[in-house]
Amino acid sequence: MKLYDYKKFDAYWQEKWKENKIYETPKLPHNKKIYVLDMFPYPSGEGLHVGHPKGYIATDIYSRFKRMNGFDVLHPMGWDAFGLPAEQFAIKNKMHPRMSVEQNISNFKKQLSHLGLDYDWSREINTTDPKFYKWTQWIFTKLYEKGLAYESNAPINWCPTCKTGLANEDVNADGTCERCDTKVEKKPIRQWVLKITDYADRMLKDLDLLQWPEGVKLAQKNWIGRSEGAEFDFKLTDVKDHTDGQMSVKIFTTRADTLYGATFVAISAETAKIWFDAGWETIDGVKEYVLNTLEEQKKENDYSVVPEKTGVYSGINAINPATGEKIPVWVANYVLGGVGTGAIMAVPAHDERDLEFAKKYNLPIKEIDLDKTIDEMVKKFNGKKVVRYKMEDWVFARQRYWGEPFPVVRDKTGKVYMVDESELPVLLPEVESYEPTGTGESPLAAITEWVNVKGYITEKGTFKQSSDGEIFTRETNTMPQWAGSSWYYLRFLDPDNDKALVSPEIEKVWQPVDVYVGGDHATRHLIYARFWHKFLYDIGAVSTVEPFSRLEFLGFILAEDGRKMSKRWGNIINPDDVVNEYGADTLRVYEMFMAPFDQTAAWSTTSIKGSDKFLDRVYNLRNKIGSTSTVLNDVHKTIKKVTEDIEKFKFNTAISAMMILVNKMEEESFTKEDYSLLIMILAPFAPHISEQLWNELGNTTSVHKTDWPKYDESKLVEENATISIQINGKLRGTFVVPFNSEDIVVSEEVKKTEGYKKYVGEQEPKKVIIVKNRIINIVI
RNA sequence: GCCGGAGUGGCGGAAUGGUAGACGCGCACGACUCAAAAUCGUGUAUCGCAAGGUGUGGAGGUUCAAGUCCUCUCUCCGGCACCA
Repeated sequence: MKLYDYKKFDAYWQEKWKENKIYETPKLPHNKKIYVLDMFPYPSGEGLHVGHPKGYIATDIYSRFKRMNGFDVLHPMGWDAFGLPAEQFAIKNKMHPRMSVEQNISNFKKQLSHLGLDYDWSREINTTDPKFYKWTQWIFTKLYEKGLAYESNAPINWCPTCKTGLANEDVNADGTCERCDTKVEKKPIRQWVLKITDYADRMLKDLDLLQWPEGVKLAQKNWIGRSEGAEFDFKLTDVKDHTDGQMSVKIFTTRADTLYGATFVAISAETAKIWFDAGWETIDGVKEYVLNTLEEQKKENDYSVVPEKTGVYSGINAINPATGEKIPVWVANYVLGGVGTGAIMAVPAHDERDLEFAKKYNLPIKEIDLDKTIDEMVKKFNGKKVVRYKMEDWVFARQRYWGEPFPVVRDKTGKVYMVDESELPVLLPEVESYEPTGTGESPLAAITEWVNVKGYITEKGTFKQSSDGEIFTRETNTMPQWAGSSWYYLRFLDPDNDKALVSPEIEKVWQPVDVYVGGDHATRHLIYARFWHKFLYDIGAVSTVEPFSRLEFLGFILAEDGRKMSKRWGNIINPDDVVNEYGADTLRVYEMFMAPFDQTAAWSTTSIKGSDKFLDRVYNLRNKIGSTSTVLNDVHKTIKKVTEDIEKFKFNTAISAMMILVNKMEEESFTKEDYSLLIMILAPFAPHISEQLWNELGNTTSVHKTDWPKYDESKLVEENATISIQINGKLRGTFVVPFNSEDIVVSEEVKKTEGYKKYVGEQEPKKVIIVKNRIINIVI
């Protein structure tokens, strides 16, 4: 039986808090500010499972804690609602994605509302709201103005199932689509691409400024993949082509010091293809090999399997600039078109891959002394030092309906213009069918009355509509889902502003996000958002160089069977059911107690009973309030522990500390003062039961509006200390001395103990080590 | 292959170099009950009757003292991957 009537009081207090608007944040803070943010969710049709709110509970606890510590806390929530799933749902159910998104959001909100979360809903945002995506489009126009958005026809990742292009970040390591696991192909399509590589260096450097988990920083570092190296020109000879045979090939290497050992040059099939297109004629078999390899590479996009190395001699030779030797040029499948210059100098003696290839095709292997520096070699042989990044530019277009339209039109000649700022947003039009065409064109292309638009070009070079203007055509691709989430955190600061994405006065005081909490987005969202933020900084729209100061990762909650919760396995636990059975506070406490916050853990329908019991025992203690206290030390110790643990997101040990205190209070005696302190530190974790108890104690204001209790150092001093006796490092008993006893007292007292008499006796110890209040180690 | 993270009771896990297993679950026994649930109490790493010994994936090392630091090694998880 539950002592605390959660069915009655949870809802009652939630209503009260709402009425009193205790969580609304002023536009400009009056006190010290803190911005606590969750990675906003995609409102899927499946609704919440118990794993979803874990992060929200943590930020709720943290922001309640900070509020009690006198901060003005900004803790908002919104929806990342563009994207494929909503569109796929719409196709299947013949329903406008906007409708399903609306439904899903209201369902999510209802589920969240039962948990007593302290979101300031007056700031709710939604990426699919034209008032929001107006500014997503605006940012794009600015990127274009600064030369950071360009069009490309280069082959990109294409998912045949989703029928859209994908960014590299959307492709799994095994070459499958992140969404649907279909093999991704390479397909040349006209695409908008953002020049994220321009920011690679700054994104790398500024990682040092961030209080993020080291693992995430490293993942970003690897993703950016900076490598310093050098380029050299190798003169080509024996070239049969339309030129005069004076061609050269540019190679990239990080090991310029091994130049003397280069025994052949290997070029990628893509490079060879470019040479063919330029009129290169070659010996038999090469062209076939190149075309086959290109075909292979298009199909075999599985990066986890290293294909067997193959190659063919091109008929061309090159001159090693260091040795002057004539060395053969091979076309090889292990040299990749998109990497470096698409051509390498092969040094079999110092590179495993080159060695493997050299052995297979009987190419010379030349051992050399490595006594030259890279700088020397570059200087001596006319090389050029270059910095390369593994990260590629961001393919920023999707051939789908449910996304932000580009604010872009073209004139008859195909010249591109941005839609004038005054005419943003470019609204997403209604269509009859959301089905992707699969041709590389978006479904928007079919709506001619939208695509064709009359207007003129302003003096600024932007496009404005006018019924008597010329005909322009709109861009029909849409932006990827990552667009809105790359800047949404700024919009919470000033959600209704229609003059700017955020007003500078407001931005200046609230930015950056102080604590950002969410799941694993090490190389996607967190890369894109940092890129856009730095760009916004450069154009003066924001005042900080980084968006998120501190990042806390959350570990996922697995189903009881250890698998991911999913409809497919039928193992989903719905928070509504848990709230129904135990109340919101039990769910909250259990999710925080079950494991360290950043660790993945499986749900347990039996373990949750422990958290439930704990809250009941807290509630029951109200009948045991007395007039004397034997737990004062413990109360202060607990305040200290809980205070420090919340700050560090160590919620599991904070709860455990409160459990220890409750155990003690049950056994000993305590006052109303002690009990009040317990309720105050429990309040962020279990806001409903705490509020109810606070009320029952005769308080008329909310416990969530009280000041966080300060612990008193002087009260942490214990009366006695239990010292363990170690003889040669082995535990041989314990004894009690007054707290903070001098070493001399401890070393005298120890002689009276049984352990000492038995193991040391009359011997003179060789050495005695005393750790105050803890241990005495006697070496004999 | 490279880079991270982690290996502690039946389970989730706790431990500023200082009594390993806190706290919780589970389990066992007991109380209450006609009975069950709930609740409360006691116990619960392991070997041993005991004294005592052994124990934090494994092997070494540093130290008065190691789950914690160092070296090597095994296993699992995550990220990246023919990146020149």
